[in-house]
Amino acid sequence: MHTLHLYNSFSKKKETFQPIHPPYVNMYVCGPTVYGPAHLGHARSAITFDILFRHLQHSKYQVKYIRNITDVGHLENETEEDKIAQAAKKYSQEPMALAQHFTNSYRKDMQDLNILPPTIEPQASGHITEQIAIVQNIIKKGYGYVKNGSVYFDLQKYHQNFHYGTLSGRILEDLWEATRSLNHQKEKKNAHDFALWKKASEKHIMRWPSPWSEGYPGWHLECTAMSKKYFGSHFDIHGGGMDLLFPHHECEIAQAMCTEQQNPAKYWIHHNMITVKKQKMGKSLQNFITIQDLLQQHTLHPMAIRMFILQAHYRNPLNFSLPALQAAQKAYYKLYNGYQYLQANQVTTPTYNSNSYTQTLKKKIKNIEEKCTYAINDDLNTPKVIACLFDLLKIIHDLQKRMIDWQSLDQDTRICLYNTYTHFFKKILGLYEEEYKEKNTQYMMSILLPCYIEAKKNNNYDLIDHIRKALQKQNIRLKDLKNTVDWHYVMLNDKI
RNA sequence: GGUCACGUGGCCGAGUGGUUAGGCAGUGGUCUGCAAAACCUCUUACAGCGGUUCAAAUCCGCUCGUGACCUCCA
Repeated sequence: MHTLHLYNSFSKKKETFQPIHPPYVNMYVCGPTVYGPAHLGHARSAITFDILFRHLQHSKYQVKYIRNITDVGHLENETEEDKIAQAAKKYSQEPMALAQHFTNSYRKDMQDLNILPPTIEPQASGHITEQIAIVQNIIKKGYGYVKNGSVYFDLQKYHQNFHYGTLSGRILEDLWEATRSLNHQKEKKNAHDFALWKKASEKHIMRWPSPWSEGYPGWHLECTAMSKKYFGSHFDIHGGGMDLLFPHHECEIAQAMCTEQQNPAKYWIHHNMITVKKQKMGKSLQNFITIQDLLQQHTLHPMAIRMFILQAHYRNPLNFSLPALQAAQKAYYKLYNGYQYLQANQVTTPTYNSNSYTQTLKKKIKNIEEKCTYAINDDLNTPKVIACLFDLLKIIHDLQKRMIDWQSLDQDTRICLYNTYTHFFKKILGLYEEEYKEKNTQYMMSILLPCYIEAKKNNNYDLIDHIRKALQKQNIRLKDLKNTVDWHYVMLNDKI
């Protein structure tokens, strides 16, 4: 697979990725509803599409990536109350202040996880006009009806002319049969009709004027409005969690089909859920763990979270446990130390040594590089990429131990090793620490290491132990090798 | 109840007709002032029962088990 293949939830097949208008790629991903702190599930979504974003960019595509912020219109089903408004009451804050607060914290969390910011991050509340225009269009086409100032989507009528349920594999007739008789919803013609516009009750704060009432837009509308505004009626990728597949994305398709006569996205990409004790992590079960909890209470390195998520394929469920995250953290430090070693040992002078051993090694490295490319192109198989990185790490360890002489390698081999490792570890998987920390540490070590080596020469064990202990406090451990001394990072809570 | 997934070694998790996934943990060794790291070594699994095949963990069927969606969730 030298080109990207992605599993398309719409066709339920792995497909060759071909942009509509190469080299441009437009990708729209459903972002969070900002009424609480981001948890591990949000991290999975953001990381999954971050990998896709990075890989597309490195595949020479010009990518526009939109990830929206839902700050209005997402209703609690039972109470029919806006999620933001309800949370605002709980925290005694104004809804928009609350939305802003959690938008900020979401961005900070994503930054901690080294997730690239999307090209555009639009907010639903900033696109009310566009949403109203779409409702008008849907009514004009005959698929929306007004009832007491609210507007609903007429699914039955839609289903007669288009087919509803292709994405989710639902059969509308079955849905009707399965529908419960509870009906606090007396305005709808059919239980599965969904709201396009809701009239605000007297006490409802979040409200905008519209041709039908003072009110607020339905949840499914924002993505349709914002994707159309920035991408037009047909774009390359639409992503989100599997839990959004139905009804959210199904409804988006319905809205687009009846107004634009086409499926909005060419590729529908859905990632699976994080589970806790095999059950979905989510707000309703109250079994979620926030990103800040993991970083602060459990003193995890942010990259441990990234590693944990990337060690599983995005379309499979991933079970959360602290030991699993800690294992991922150890694995991350190992890979990071390999990266750090390559950074410190970049070769600037060309050498032309070439023997049969180097040739074999070069072949081996090239082979791993190909495997990495194949894996990432094969529907973003990040676990396999990580496995390959560990294969490269083995080679790096050999170099480090001078079992393979670094100088005996020709430049091409070294560059290949460096480039492959750096490309996948840092650029594609996005696993790395902040540059400034890296540089500071390297500077400090360049001063300290000679002192340490000198002390070793003189068998000055007191000084040796002193340096070791001092560095341990900075999470750095020294490695005495046969002919030299090296250093590496250790876990924050590791014992000496 | 309907629709759809999935069941891999102590744990986490790839793979998918014949060839070592990988990580964590553990075993024994090499190295070492002591360590650590690294290296080598060992523990070699695919829910159960049938079937197809020269060959199945991988395809098909059944059984059991788990989960997701069907209502808000990334």
